[in-house]
Amino acid sequence: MEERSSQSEKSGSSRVGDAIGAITRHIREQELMPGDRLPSESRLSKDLKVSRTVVREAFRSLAAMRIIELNVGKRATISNIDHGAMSLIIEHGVHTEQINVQQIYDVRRTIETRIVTLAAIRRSDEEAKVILKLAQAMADSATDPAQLMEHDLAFHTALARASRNPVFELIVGAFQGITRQTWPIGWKSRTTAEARSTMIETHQRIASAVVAGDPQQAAEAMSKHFDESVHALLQAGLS
Amino acid sequence: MEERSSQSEKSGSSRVGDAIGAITRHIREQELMPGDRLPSESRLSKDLKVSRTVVREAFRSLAAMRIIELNVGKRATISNIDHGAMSLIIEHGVHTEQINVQQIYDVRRTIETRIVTLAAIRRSDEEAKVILKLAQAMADSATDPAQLMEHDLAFHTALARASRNPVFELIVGAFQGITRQTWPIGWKSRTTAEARSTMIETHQRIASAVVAGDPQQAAEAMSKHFDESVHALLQAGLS
DNA sequence: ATTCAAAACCTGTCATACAAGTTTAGGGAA
DNA sequence: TTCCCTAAACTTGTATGACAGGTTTTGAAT
Repeated sequence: MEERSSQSEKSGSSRVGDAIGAITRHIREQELMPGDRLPSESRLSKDLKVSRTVVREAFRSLAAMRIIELNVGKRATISNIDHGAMSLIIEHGVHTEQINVQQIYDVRRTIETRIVTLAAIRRSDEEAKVILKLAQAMADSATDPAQLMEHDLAFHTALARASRNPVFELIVGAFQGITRQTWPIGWKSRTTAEARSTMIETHQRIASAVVAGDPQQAAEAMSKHFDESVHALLQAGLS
Repeated sequence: MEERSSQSEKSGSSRVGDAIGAITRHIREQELMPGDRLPSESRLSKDLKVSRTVVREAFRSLAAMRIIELNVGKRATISNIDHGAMSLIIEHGVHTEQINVQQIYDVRRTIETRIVTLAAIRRSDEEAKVILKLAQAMADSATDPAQLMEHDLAFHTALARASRNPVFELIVGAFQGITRQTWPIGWKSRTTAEARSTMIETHQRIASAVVAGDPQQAAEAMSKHFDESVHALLQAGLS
């Protein structure tokens, strides 16, 4: 009954690390799907021959990565994929100066250019409607930065979803946290009314192209959007 | 001395969630950098007026995301960004059938085409040497799949590093876990000697282009690499 | 078969204890 | 003084027990 594999952290043996491995293995072997319940803490504690403390810390670790979900009174359940953890990881990277905002924008441009290309091809009519509505909502809240930002984020998320690739959606979501913190800087650096309305119009051009099912034009408009954004951030002296 | 913000999980109040928030805030306010030490568990336990259990679970959560690092006897320290958590998240998505392998390859193609473009422009001579050496190592281990795979992974990682954008490196790393599980499938589906040597030659073409500083050709070769890989996986009936 | 309340179960948090690893402080040697 | 080493002080990892709320299951009465 040895527990040799560690797979998790350093190399050494750690009860919690082993527990994480065992629980992960259990999920795979039982082919648990989102919503399915895991054994209780005491059950696992007995099976793995460790204290409940260890099982709880293992659960917390998995919950932090949004692999499982914890609720009081209920057993832990398998989660749907979620960008929450990735968002925090990216934010940490930026705050510790291991990543700068320009680098994030380069990745976003790369990803999102591909996203609109796919979205233009694959979007459903329903998705098209949502995308168009969000672009309009941006135009309507031109004087309310906080609201404008939320519509902007929702717009990019809607595009990612329309790409029909959950990994793109995950990555776009991962940048939301840090974007929320830097977006106002880019907005403030657009001092003229022209620059501001150009930004909104660009979003409308993207929306139109996706709705029209024109991948080329959608990609081009998205690229232009990022040119503007990067320019605005540089203007503001960001990184 | 209220602790109102929760920022972490659901919406409700959770001692652990609040602790995660408080610790994260502490890191930002004190502008802690990788390697810097956090207060001890008992210290935080006193400051936040919660039990050590709660602090420990909060620490575990942050450690799971590789935001901090835990070591016995030592205080927790701020981590360098690391793809470990993202790797597990992606693996979870695939195992629960929320993501399929083709979708991952589409994202990888998008990302890695951009990566080689940047690498061709920015690679240092040192990085060029490593990339070339890894491509050669792949050719040399053509008969040893396990080793070939490791060289392959190292090759893509080296390219990502040469792009000089840590976010690209992070994302490429995030796919390593699941790639390690699917790579053998792609390899086995290349049944002819031709298909196998073509795969290795393509990597050498990529390396040459990056070393030569030719972004166009590098991107083209990488694109071809993914055409082949996706073809091989489809052949194997993967998703 | 249905309903409902009690019993059984489950998670969140706290307190305490102790082994084992690390850091620090202080004293002694050079 | 400076350097080195050891003992004390501190820290983390794990276990155990307790109890307040939640949630699910059971079983009896309708």
